[in-house]
Amino acid sequence: MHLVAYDTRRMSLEHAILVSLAEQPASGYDLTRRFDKSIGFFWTATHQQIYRVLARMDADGLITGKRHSGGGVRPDRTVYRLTGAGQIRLTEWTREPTAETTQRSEFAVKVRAMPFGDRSAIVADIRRQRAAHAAQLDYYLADEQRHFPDPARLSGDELPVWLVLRGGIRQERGYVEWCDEMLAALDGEMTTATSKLARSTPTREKV
Amino acid sequence: MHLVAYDTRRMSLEHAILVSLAEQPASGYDLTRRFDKSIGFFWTATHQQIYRVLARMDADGLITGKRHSGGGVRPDRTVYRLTGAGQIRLTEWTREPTAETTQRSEFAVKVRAMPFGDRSAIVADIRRQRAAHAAQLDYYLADEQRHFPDPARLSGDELPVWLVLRGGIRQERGYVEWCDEMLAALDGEMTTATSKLARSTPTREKV
DNA sequence: TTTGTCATGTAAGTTGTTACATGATTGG
DNA sequence: CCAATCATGTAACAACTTACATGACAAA
Repeated sequence: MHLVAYDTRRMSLEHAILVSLAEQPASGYDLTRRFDKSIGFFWTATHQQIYRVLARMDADGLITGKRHSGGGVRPDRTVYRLTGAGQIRLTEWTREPTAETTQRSEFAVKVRAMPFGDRSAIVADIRRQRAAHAAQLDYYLADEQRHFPDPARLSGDELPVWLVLRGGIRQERGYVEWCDEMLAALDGEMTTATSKLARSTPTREKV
Repeated sequence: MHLVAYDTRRMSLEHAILVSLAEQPASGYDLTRRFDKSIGFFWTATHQQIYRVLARMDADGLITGKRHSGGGVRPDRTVYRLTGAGQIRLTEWTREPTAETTQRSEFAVKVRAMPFGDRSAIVADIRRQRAAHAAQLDYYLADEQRHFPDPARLSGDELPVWLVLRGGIRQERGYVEWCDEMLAALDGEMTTATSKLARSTPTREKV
């Protein structure tokens, strides 16, 4: 137990794990998969990081692990759940105002590098970014269709999940539109002619 | 000189510094102030980080520093500029496709924590976030008015700066709208009665 | 007199990434 | 047989943050 005064400004992965375990107890492996989707769209983590933080949270008494035998068939797994202290910690955290953090964007820095680098390569990169974010937007929209067909009637537990998804949808849509704006401006600048406007319909569907 | 094969997947601060020094030579202190605004809206760094990376880049031959005496009045300062190798490195980097990175959002995680924490505190936090992002949006819009009154006639050097600013404007506007959507949904859920709709017009905003 | 700006740094810690490792089982 | 999945870990490093330090000068 190393209970120096709890610093709320860090340990965001710990908070994400607290939320995820509050939703449903899980093993490190389970959490790793959750961080590949769902909550992972807003906070990523590798399994190495997750196991390290789980060990610390266990030592701090925020969670408890229970070993489940794999029955000889599968490897043993340790399923963690929140302790009372963990629930308190989670509630306390929700009472803290969230710090403003700059959204770092290497891509934005690269766009600014245009006068000093390879212009056409950067334009190609913008198209690549657009495609990737359009795909992610499609994914989110399909997810919304499947899980939240009637947003007006969501329960208190479901509503926040939907709202976060809405944020993802807005973000991806904004990103795609930004790319289109850049391509239009750069196209217009290069050709001076009719701008072949990038199609604004997302390309990929499904899942 | 530690010239192991250059790993393009990291060292984003190095790239941001390359861009900033390409725009204009600067001391560590100058860069620190630039990272408080302008390029700093898309990549932040503290002075400790900057001095450390400057030292490494100098050792790697990407930049050279020239000591300027403060004339007894001010402290000496070391002004850095790109070397030929630095310019090449910068150009090479612009040829790399930018990796997709998840935009981490502690705030989104906190919204999802609503069923397990202090609901009204989180609603207050949403309002706080909205205010902060509305203020940032105002700042960007004012910046656009001042520096880019006629976007149609931008030079090749100015255009990318404006495009990045456009991205910032879109992002902040999207964030504000998302907060409004959440507040409307949560308001409606709590009162069941006439929803006192959160004003969907940004408060201090022109345009 | 105290605060703020200029200008640069050291030290120590936390967080995040990458590479590597183990060992069993299931599906093609 | 080979690849993928399940499940957990160690080691090393890179990136980022926070605290602390120095010393001059200018303005309140």
